[in-house]
Amino acid sequence: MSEKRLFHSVAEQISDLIDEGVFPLGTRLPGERELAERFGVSRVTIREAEIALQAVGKIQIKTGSGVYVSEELPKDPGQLPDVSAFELTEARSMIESEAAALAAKVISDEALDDLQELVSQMSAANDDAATSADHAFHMTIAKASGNKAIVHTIETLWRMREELPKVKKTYGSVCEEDAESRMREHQLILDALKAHNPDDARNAMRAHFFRLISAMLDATEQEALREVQQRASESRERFLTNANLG
Amino acid sequence: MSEKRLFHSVAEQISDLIDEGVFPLGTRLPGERELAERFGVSRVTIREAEIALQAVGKIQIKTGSGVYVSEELPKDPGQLPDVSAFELTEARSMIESEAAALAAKVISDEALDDLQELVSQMSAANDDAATSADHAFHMTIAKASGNKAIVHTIETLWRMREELPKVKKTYGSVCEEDAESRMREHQLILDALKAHNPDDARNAMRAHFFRLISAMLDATEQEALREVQQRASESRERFLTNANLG
DNA sequence: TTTGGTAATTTGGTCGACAAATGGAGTATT
DNA sequence: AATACTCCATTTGTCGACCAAATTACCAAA
Repeated sequence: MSEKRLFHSVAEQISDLIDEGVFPLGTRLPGERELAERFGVSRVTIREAEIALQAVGKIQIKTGSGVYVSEELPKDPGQLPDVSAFELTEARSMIESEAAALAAKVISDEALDDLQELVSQMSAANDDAATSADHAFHMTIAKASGNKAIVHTIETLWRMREELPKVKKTYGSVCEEDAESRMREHQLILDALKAHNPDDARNAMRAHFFRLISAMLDATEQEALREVQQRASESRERFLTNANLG
Repeated sequence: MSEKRLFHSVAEQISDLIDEGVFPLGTRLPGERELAERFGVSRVTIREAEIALQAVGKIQIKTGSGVYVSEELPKDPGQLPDVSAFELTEARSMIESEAAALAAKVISDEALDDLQELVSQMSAANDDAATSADHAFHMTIAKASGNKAIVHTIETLWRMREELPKVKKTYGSVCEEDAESRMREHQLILDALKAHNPDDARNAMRAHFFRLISAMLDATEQEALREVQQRASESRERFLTNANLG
């Protein structure tokens, strides 16, 4: 547990003191010499720790004045929030349905061909390959919307699906057994896109997520069920009605 | 242009050398003493620069062995894409309208009071304060949706509005002259939320962005107009129809 | 050929000193 | 009395020298 570098240990201790409120936000913390004496290290080490802390945005160093605790703790921009699989799917249903409607109007023939190929790949026995094709399918539609803000948003939502352990687990338990229905739904979405029909595309996408949430609500393991038990009643009603066909 | 801290300058130079390929990826770069001599600074400064570079993930320091250039350059997940103000507003219209519809069903009285207070603040002469209230207004609605994925998404979209120079400029040129209409639109949104009417809330939010896009299309300066001229015809038709009332 | 230890190299840390910048106290001026 | 200026104590910034710890390479002995 011991940090290899001394300043790492010092930086962690200072960071803890800030979190504990010993060094309140916005205040000036003791000078290098006092901190050096308190931690039993040299001034250089203190400054190295402060540099590392500043790189994270936790403190601000003002030459000749002192170092100050940042007002608001840095909300790491790349940090993903702790969302549940249900929240994520609700958001995806909202956003990707509209993205599909947008894409239906302007999607190119090349993109349509790519999507058809991806739907074929989803029937592959390999589960990873199917998930990969799923990812590519949704991202292709997002790109076809022609809106980079939407693309970035859907990319971030997909990162939540893949990088948040709980969400990944929930999705994994649902997807594996519904391979054929998933492929059929994607084909329906693709058909609507081929027809350049925005409303059909939106509804097909909503239906896709509707089934996904239904499957999640049914298939989620006991502990996950208990975890959302207090929210289950209103959640079920709410998510289903929201994701349902217009 | 000179960095306040010496190690900042050194870190930037080293970073540039890495990007230029002088220090190829994965290789070990010269020792502290040699770098110190080459840049004309002390070893401490070199170490501080390396610590800062390591905090960004660009290099890796191995005690007793040397410092090595990281294999793959870190793809900053918090990096914002280069979106236009029109794309951003289209995405916001899509997402925030649905968020408002969600919020209308479950928003609390406390949140409604906060929103009313924020609408009042928008009439303040101070333009910064009005923008700040605008931000708080939209984020309060996002939070009222009860979906952390949606909150995160709208937060990110707002970051684009404030951190992308072009977008910030376009928004700034539109907002300043439409203070009263902006306040009126926000009041309409709030009224729909108070009535707990999802459809009205969605339509009021869409109308808000509809006017915003209209104002942007009209008020954008000559050069910006020329910049999007080739896309203007289809853009105008497309954005207006998409953002228009259902 | 393998193994073990030793030496050279490199980073890690400390100390003392001095330079530069900041902020406030004190003073002079109006 | 209010204001502007100067001076100085405090704090961070940088440096060089010295020693410690870790890694690596080399070389000799079994």
